[in-house]
Order: sequence, then C-alpha cells, then structure tokens
Amino acid sequence: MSVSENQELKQVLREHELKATNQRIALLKLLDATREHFDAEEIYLELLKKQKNVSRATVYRSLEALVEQDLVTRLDFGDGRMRFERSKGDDEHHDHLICEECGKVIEFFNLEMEAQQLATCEEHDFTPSVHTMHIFGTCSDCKKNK
Amino acid sequence: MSVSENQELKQVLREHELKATNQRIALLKLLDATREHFDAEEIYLELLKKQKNVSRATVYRSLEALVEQDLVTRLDFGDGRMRFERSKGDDEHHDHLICEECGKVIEFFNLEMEAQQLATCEEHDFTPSVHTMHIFGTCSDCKKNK
DNA sequence: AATCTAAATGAGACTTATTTGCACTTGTGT
DNA sequence: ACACAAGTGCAAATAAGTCTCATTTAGATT
Ligand SMILES: [Mn+2]
Ligand SMILES: [Mn+2]
Ligand SMILES: [Zn+2]
Ligand SMILES: [Zn+2]
Repeated sequence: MSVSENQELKQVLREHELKATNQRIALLKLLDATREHFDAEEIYLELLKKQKNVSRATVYRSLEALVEQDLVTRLDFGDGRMRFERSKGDDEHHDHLICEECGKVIEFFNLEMEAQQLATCEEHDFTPSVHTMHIFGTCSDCKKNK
Repeated sequence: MSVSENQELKQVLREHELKATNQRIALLKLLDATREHFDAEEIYLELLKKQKNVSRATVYRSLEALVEQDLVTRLDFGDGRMRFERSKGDDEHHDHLICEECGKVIEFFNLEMEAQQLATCEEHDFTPSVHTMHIFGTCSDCKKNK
C-alpha cells in the first residue's frame, strides 16, 4: 500500500507540473500522515529520521513549490517561523485556536465567520485570496492544570 | 501642547511601571501620531529623522516592553518582520485587510465576526487572549490598475 | 536500454530580522 | 545632590530563510 501511495503522490505532483522527486514524495507523504503543524526544521528532521536523504535547502524549496501549487498550506502562528500542513479541499478549510501555554492547536470551522469575512471584503471592494484567523489563548487542559 | 503631550505619555509609561525615557516617549508619540503599521526598522529610521537619538536595540527592547504592557500591538502580516501599531481601547479593536499587490492595509471591525469567535472559543472551552484576523487579497485600487 | 537536458538537489555561504553581552548613562526614589 | 536599578548604545551573536554553483536526476527522446 505504501507502493501505491507513492504512485498516487507521484501522480499528484505531475498533475501540478512538479517533477516527482523522492524528496518531494517523502515530504508530501509525511504531511499526509499527520495533523501536526510542522515547521521547516521539524520536517527536515523527520525526513532525516526516516532515512530520507534531503537537505534543508530542498525542504524549503519543496515547501515553496508545494504551497505555490496549493498542495500545502503555510501557517504563521506569529512565533517567527512558518508552519505547514497538507492542504485539504475547500470543504475542509479550517482556522486555528492556539494554546499559549502548551502550544496545542485546535482546528475549527465556523461558516458564519467565513460568511462575514466575505461580506467585509465586499464592503471594501476587496478580493480575498487567503486569510488567517488565529485565536490565541488557554486551552481546556491547561486551565485544569492551574 | 507637545509639552503636555510628553507629560501625558510620561504618565502613561509610569502607570505601567516603565521608566519614562526620552526614547520610549518619542516612540510612543510616533505611534500615536500615525495610522501606519510600521516595522521596527521604519520606526528606528523615523526617530532618527526626527533627531531623536536612539539605537535599533532600544527600538526593539522598547517595543517589547510596550507590547508587554499592551500599550502597543504587534502585528504579523507574514512577510518576515513584525509590525506595530498603538493599541487602541477595546472599543477600537479592529482587524485587517492586506493588499498583496501594493501593501495597503485596510482596517475593519465586524461585530458578528467577533461574536462568532467567542462562540467558537466557548464550544472548545478555550479562553481567548488575542486573535489575528488578516485577510490577504487585492484592493480596489489595484484591481482598477489592471 | 542508453542518451539527453532542463529541473532539482546538496553543501555551505549569505542575508536579514531580531537578540544579547557588556560597559556606560539616566530616571527616579531618598 | 546621591545611589543604583533600569535603560541604552554598540557590536557581536542568533536564527530563519535564501542563494550560488557544482553535481545529480526525472522524464522525455532516440
Ligand atoms: Mn490546521
Ligand atoms: Mn491596524
Ligand atoms: Zn494548552
Ligand atoms: Zn492594493
């Protein structure tokens, strides 16, 4: 099944005019397999751990290409490094609650909020491309441990 | 009137347990006088232009202290540097539309959106402290010039 | 299957925003 | 005016991310 997963990922890359290199396949497979929000360094270390040969430069360059093709989404939690997650379909768009105590990330989707975003853009004759809706605070678990 | 403005700012700083140094007064006065979203380097250069003697290190350290005291708000538009604006009262909270073409920033406030944020937090038993709602896209002007 | 070539990679130098160590200065309480 | 902790300036140090260039490789072509 890993064999056919690789084939699928190769296909995906080619459909987006990207050469299906081992590095890109491994990176995409890594992001496919997790709900974490990794930064570039974490991705690099994970790939090394999995015996994939890859360099930091390639991680950065691949992420750039994958984000460009909207196969990967870049997230900015405001702590000085970019994070990445596998793009889900439009139907799976979500925003984030980020716990300032433990770093946990909770994903949510609120249709009304999205509607208000569009309404606001229209009011200002502004054409949106992407948005960032990050709510920082304290998660349920961290409140208990106080 | 600039004299009394200085006195007011000194007072504000002291109320927040910060020594009222010339550098901090000048920085706060600069942010008070604009609706721009400056980054640290821009602030540094503006202060130099105004003949204020100040170093980059002090700009960074002052901003940190002022943000800590919630006198200044730190904004991250995802372009690799932090931006800052004078904190407004809760009543003047706003979010941002950011034009990817020309960099223009449009401020907006949407009560329903804020309400949905609180609702979402409650659903997840999450206590919010701050949020970022940034919508990137193309502004009205930039659409015309196409 | 061998050959070709543009695109991709690896290693490390480089850039840029921000932080830090340390000697010196200044705001503020007495 | 004095004392001293807090703040500052300068330069060196970090750290995320980018770039250069020699080498490799995916995928198209014989
Ligand atoms: Mn997510
Ligand atoms: Mn603003
Ligand atoms: Zn938590
Ligand atoms: Zn614009």
